[in-house]
Amino acid sequence: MATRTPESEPLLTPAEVATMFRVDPKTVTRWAKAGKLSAIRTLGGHRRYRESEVRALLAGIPQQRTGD
Amino acid sequence: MATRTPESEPLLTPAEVATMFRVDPKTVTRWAKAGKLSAIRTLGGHRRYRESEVRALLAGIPQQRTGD
DNA sequence: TAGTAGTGGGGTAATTGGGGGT
DNA sequence: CATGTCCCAATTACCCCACTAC
Repeated sequence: MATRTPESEPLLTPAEVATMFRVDPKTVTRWAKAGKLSAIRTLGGHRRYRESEVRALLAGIPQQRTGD
Repeated sequence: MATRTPESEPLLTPAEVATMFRVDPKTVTRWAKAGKLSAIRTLGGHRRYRESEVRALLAGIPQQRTGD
């Protein structure tokens, strides 16, 4: 709790996703560029990722490559 | 900084597991291929291994042999 | 408003995957 | 059958600096 708690659509930061996949945050950014991850861009240009999609990817469930 | 803790299992890189077992990373890969180790694939195709499972194997705890 | 941490972008070295041979 | 080493191609990790997020 602290910081923010989006009730509608839980989004993860690049560092969050990177920790879950045991990779570098830059690698997660690369996945978004490659269209392997659906990325939501902030007004400043930073990316946010859907927790549901990340979890599905971790579970090995292939999804639609909506792209960046 | 968000004190966020996504419920994800700690993962190890092939090099990590190889060092723990004193074997070549290629050998760890073969273990994963043989189904002796649960491997989680990154979006790039690289494998990540569950730390809990690796530690269990190192402790000499036999895995569930499905069949046989 | 200021300050700290995180992120984006580009570029380069190290690791990993796959097949084949010992 | 299991492990270590060779090849090459792809992916990932760490370096810089400038900007965003909180």
